[in-house]
Amino acid sequence: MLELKDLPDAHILKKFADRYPDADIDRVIQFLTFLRVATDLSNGLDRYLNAHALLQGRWWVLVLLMREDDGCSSPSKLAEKAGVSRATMTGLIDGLQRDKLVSRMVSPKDRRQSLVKLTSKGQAKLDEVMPEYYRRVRQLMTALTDEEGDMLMQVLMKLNQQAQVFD
Amino acid sequence: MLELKDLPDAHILKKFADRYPDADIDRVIQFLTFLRVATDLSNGLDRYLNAHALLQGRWWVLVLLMREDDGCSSPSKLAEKAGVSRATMTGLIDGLQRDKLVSRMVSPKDRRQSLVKLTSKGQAKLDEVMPEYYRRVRQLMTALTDEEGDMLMQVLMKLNQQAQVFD
DNA sequence: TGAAAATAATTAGGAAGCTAACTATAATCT
DNA sequence: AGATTATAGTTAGCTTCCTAATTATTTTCA
Repeated sequence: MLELKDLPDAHILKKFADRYPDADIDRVIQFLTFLRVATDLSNGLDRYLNAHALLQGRWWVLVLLMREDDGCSSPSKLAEKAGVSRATMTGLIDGLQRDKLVSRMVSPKDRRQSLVKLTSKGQAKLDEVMPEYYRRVRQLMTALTDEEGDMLMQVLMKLNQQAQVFD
Repeated sequence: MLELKDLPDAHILKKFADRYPDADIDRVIQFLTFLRVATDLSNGLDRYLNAHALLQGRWWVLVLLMREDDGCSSPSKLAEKAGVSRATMTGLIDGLQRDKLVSRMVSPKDRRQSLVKLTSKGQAKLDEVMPEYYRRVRQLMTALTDEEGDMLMQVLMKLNQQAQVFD
């Protein structure tokens, strides 16, 4: 995703506004800043996870498995819940299996299906990563007042409803 | 980045809160929702750009070049401004050059340096993509009132100041 | 001046994402 | 029951991102 280290200055903005009269500068800056801040936070999370030999994709699979009462799910369901393609999920599970954080077996009920299970080593990895993750998220988000937090959620919901503008 | 199609329900939250007492549920949900909405918008932007044979990385290089008065820059500067590694920038420029949207030559002043130039075909690509991009960003962001837009920027700046929490 | 250090770009190798095509199995529908 | 259709997972091949190592050039400084 974009990082957008530098947003444009007035001279550049004029150049673009002259050529592209539909540009609404304030709103473009809001949009780009939103993406930039989110990307920076996402990269920060990845840096933290990477210090524990994880990245967001792999970590999230472990979290999704821990949510299940029996620690089991199928690649399709995991892909759906994580919002990635099934092909991508195959790769994530391959890596996690290599590191022995999950195990894979054929479902006895439907032999097309796999069952992916969180191993004790996988649970241990979460126990290593999650407490500090939660502390850091708390530290991050307490920069906002309660009112700001509420307003942020409201704004996020509004933007989410517009998610199809690019289709 | 995460897509997080489904946020956890009360039963799951309790399981996590019991095991990880540092979890602050409301703030975690704010954080994850923020990342999710940003990812959805980013993917939307990519879908739009992809219909024009671009993606964010390649598109942003073209925008950065158009910002320059002579349409020229070097891979290092582009990497710095786009927030990607120089190795990544090499790959992006390779692809753009293959599609004849930019040209590359050795700098006469410093023979270590390349000069990357926006071609007329590259400018034409921007003229094809940018007007509709601006219209869609306007449509997206006008879902927010002016007050909400201001507040969003304020919140984004606060979060940005916390960007090092994960280090 | 000539060796050492710094800088610019690339290459190599890897992770994580995608779509499209393929295989195996299950379900459906004459 | 048997042919068709649908589903689950994987593979192949691509893009975009990374770090580390390499090459070429320039700068520094002893």
